[in-house]
Amino acid sequence: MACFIHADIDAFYASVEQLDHPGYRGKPVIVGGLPSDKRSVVSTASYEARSFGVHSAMPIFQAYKLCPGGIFLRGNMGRYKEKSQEVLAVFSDFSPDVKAISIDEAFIDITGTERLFGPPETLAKNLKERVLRKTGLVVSLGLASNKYIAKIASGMSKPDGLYIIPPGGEEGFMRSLRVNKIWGAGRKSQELFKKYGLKTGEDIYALPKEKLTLIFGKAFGLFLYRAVRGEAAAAFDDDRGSHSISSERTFPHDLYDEFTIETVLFDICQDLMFRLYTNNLQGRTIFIKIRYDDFHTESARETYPYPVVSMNELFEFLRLLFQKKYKPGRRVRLLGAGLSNLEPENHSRQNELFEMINEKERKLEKHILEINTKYPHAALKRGRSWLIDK
DNA sequence: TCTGGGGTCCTAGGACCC
DNA sequence: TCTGGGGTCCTAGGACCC
Repeated sequence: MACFIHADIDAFYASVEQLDHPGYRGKPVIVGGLPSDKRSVVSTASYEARSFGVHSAMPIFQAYKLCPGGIFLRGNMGRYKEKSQEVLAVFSDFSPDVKAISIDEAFIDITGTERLFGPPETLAKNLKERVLRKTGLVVSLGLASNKYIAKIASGMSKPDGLYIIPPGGEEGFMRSLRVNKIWGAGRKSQELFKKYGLKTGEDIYALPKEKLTLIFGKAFGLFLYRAVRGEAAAAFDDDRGSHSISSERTFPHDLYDEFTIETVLFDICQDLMFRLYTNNLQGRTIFIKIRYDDFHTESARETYPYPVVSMNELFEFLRLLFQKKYKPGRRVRLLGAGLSNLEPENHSRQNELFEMINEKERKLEKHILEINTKYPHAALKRGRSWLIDK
């Protein structure tokens, strides 16, 4: 019988800060931005902060109103990644099959580890204990025969939770579940649950497949139909590589000057190209995203027969796309761009001469991007002319 | 003073081909 | 003369996740 653990670090970013700064312990810590950062939102709130009503995705100004005495921090991703690795390393002591699904969550396949580590419950308790001892962090665990249910289970008794669905109990668990606990059903779906008077898994169970797909759409309707029957959702099962990369900026104040906006676009381009290079990827589809001051958001994309080959090209293509989409004079609060249709580098079918010229350009760019990334204040970053004028 | 950033997947409609 | 059906690729927008 398969057995999976879903592990979730409690209030991850805030917990790391409290670990690193003893003075923060026992106090409301809010990671995401300073009170003066007008357009930031909360990434993580410590449980002390949550008792004031502060939660993830809440605008910082609102969190500040609820909890003016809180410790507000912008956060330190590098440090969080480091701690994440430490925790994953402990997971690996218990199973060779550990899959991180985000910086603070992982699935651990403990199928067939009974002889080594004892029954699942014993393993789980030992794992929690060892994570705490070795990293100082608290994890909540869910155990079940499939990943989807383990994922829901880990959220059932947070913080410091351990929730086990015994084999055979999957359907019963899902049918008794309140709909707000269904993973994959967000705000819009919750509205639909309410509209149709669906309060628990049992209510969904009672509906025929056709009715569900009518209400929720084909894919999600079918997903729900299977989920409440305790069947494993395919959502976590495939090993999906990277399909797209993107970068976006929300400005402290709306922008409407095209040159200024395009300078930001250039900066985003450097970001994207650097990440493409360091991961040895190429992309055939480029896209931009514009959010106006009224929050109305538009996007545009374009697919080319060959991958974008250089920073120069990427910027020119993105700029054209931007000019095609942008309504001059309108105030822009966010600009984003990215690439999809990604593939490993050098899979393009260009002729050799072109490839050679290209290689030179790419090498130069790689160096420049490296310098700009290592030393963000270096002179190279100041002007965007070094590429445009070439 | 509203509403981050980095992703994935789904839908609906259009173009195009056989 | 009043128009099929399937497959694939593409675009724009939206839901959802952490």
